[in-house]
Amino acid sequence: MTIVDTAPATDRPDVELGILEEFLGFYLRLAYESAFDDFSRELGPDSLKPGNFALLSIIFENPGITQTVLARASGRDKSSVTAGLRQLEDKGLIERTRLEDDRRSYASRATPEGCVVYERIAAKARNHMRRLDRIVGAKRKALLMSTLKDIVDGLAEDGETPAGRP
Amino acid sequence: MTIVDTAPATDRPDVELGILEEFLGFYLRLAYESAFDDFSRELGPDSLKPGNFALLSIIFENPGITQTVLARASGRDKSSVTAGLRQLEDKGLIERTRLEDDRRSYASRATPEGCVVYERIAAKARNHMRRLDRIVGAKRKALLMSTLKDIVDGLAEDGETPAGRP
DNA sequence: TATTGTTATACTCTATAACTATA
DNA sequence: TATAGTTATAGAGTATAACAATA
Repeated sequence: MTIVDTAPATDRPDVELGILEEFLGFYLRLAYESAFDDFSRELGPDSLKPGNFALLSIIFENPGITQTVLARASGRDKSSVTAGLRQLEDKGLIERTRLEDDRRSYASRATPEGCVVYERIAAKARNHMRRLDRIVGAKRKALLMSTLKDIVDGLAEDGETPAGRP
Repeated sequence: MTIVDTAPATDRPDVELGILEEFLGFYLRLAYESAFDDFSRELGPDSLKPGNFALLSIIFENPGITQTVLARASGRDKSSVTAGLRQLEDKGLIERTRLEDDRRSYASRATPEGCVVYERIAAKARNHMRRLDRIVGAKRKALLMSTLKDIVDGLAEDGETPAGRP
């Protein structure tokens, strides 16, 4: 991303934003991109992409997780997860084993190297988070997180409702 | 987008998210996508894309705006703006005229039809916003907006700082 | 029949770099 | 030399649909 000749739309009183001014999605997009870029810079060019870091993080925390569950947890389609896992596997960070009791499924686990890499990246993630915390502050952050979660749940399509929920 | 077999990651106590749990960017992404999808659904398949709606909105509010300024205001590169404007022009919603005093620049304006279409879409945008307001509430929304703006400004790269600012 | 994961494919959104025409 | 806008191109990130293996 890394735009060079644009500016935060946030700070241009000379341009009238109209309805956009109170359009949450617009600022959600800008904030998401800012956070994404900042984290990408922190990770560096040869590291994991943020999306794959999310996968590795969930696998690390849930050894043996299957891909369908992983897709749900990460908010991605299973086909996208397949692609991400391949990349993690190619780097030797995870390994997959077939489940004996259901041979359609694969259990994903972080390899020893994957754990090391994960910890290293998690440290960078914490740098990124500290930067955000300094901007947002603890109180606002908690409120922000819960508000974002409410938006995700509140706007969910019917089809997006998980199987096990009313 | 419109994922069918995933669920809000927000509501899965059975999956441990680890560091992701407090990772703002992760929820920023989910919330952004939810809002984007909701607005896209509201607009319908043959209407404008959210990104082009943002352009039209800014043009509508700032008749005669040039593309470089538009790029800054919308947070996009000028090449992306060029593509978006072409689509709006092809639909007859905007028109561009060369500036007499600087013949490198073009002034963009909404056509009469563009104004009509804009108002129609703006009404849909308000439906979308009402839905969000119902979820978030007025108080939290104000706080959310200002927090998002602070994130955008606070994380801005040096290169992203607008020319006219310290 | 239904589900897990894979594949092939395509789409959206966006930026970079090189270019032109003006300044 | 510098700037406004265009073009060609590429890349990230993602989904859909059809499919094979398994349940």
